[in-house]
Amino acid sequence: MAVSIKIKLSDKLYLRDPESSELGRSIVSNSVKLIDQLGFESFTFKKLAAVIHSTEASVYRYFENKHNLLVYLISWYWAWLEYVIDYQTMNIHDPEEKLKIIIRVISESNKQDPNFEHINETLLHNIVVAESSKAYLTKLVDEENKDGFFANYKSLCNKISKSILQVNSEYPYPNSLASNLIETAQEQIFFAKHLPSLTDIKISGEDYSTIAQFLEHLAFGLLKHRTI
Amino acid sequence: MAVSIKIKLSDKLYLRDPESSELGRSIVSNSVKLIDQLGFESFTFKKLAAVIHSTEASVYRYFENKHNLLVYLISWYWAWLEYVIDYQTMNIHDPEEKLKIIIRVISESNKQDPNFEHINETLLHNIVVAESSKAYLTKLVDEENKDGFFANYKSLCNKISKSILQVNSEYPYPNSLASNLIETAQEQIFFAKHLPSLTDIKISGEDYSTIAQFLEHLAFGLLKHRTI
DNA sequence: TTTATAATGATAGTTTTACTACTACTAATG
DNA sequence: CATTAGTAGTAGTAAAACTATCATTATAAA
Repeated sequence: MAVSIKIKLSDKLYLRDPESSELGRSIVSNSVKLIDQLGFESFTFKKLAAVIHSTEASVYRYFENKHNLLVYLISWYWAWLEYVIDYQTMNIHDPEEKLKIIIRVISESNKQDPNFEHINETLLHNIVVAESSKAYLTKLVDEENKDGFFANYKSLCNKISKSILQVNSEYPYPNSLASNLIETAQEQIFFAKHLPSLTDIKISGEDYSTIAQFLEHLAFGLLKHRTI
Repeated sequence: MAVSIKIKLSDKLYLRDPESSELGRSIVSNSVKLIDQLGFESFTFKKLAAVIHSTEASVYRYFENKHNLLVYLISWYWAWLEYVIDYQTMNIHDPEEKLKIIIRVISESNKQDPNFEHINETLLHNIVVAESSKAYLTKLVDEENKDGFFANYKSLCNKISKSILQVNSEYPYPNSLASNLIETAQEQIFFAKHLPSLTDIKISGEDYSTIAQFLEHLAFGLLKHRTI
């Protein structure tokens, strides 16, 4: 492998950098699998330790608690999305086309990326759909926010917001629309899978293009609309 | 009090109907206060029992676990919202005006309702903002859905969806837009309060009219738009 | 190569959470 | 007056969420 790409996250998210050792990478890699399998509530460090043939205490040396591990994983996903967006929109100068690519990336990024061997992006995407809002829906949001826990999410949102303004510089809600696009993607996927009467979108298999269609309709409907 | 209005929820949500006794109402009433104070994760039946001067075992006679209690409270809120919508849109025949009223209700329903003395709607609204998605973001969604845990949410969504179609019968995403309006209301309130860089909306005090404005922009922008 | 140091493993312990079981009392109903 | 539904009280368990200690092993610096 000629080039190695690493996603570096704020050191507030962990006690010891999990990218710095074999055990650390194993923790990250296997927690993705286990949280996807069990759901975040039933996931414990003890169960994780059993899977990686290590001990609870060792896991605690990397992450203060399972909540912080979740924030780490979700942050990794947002950082990765931003990297994919940068890569895919390189040399794209048409603002509308760029926003369409962004929408496709945030809707359909559930494909394995060979640049990151130890993380299964498909499973991580499932986790993002089902658990990502739990990262910030906590009584400690404000403190965690000060510690930079949500920096990657905010950075991604900011990037989308800028792209929105490139399509329509007069648009009054660029940040709200950006965060709404990200959140709506996860919600509508979840509804389509589990509470289908709450959505009109149908998902077949791993193909999320119908989500991208809806988000396009949402974004461009608002950005280009003329009131009747 | 001449007329007593009661919100009746599916009996799958509880073991014993909390509306049927003083202790039951005390459980509901005080759990609203305590979850608002502590956040759902730190809330326990033991702490609740201490507040209501009862025992853990007694609380467990009403609700199987704290998750089911949360689902009960959130369902109560959605049922109440539907009741408020019906009340406020009675005799309103203009579809657009009706949808505007609905949007106002889902954005700004954080005012105490004298019809329900034992529930503090302001605090319950805070809980809806911070915890409502945890009601369905669980590994057991599908089973709980079969048991009717989300019936009130779906019913509310369906009502909004119908109202959307009355404004524009050709609109292709009435259900997705309906669920999106509800979810977006909570998200944008939370972001405005805790992660302001993710939104353009400012909230001052208990006045959520700026949220209603954004949702109106969203709904009518999509329902009445003409592509340039 | 030795030596210091950092990382991990193994073991054990604490407190809290999330329950369950059992007994007994009390208030309403028939 | 007897029955029983509802509630309180007590006690207990299993698991979760940590923390502490010490021995061992890998690594890197002297």
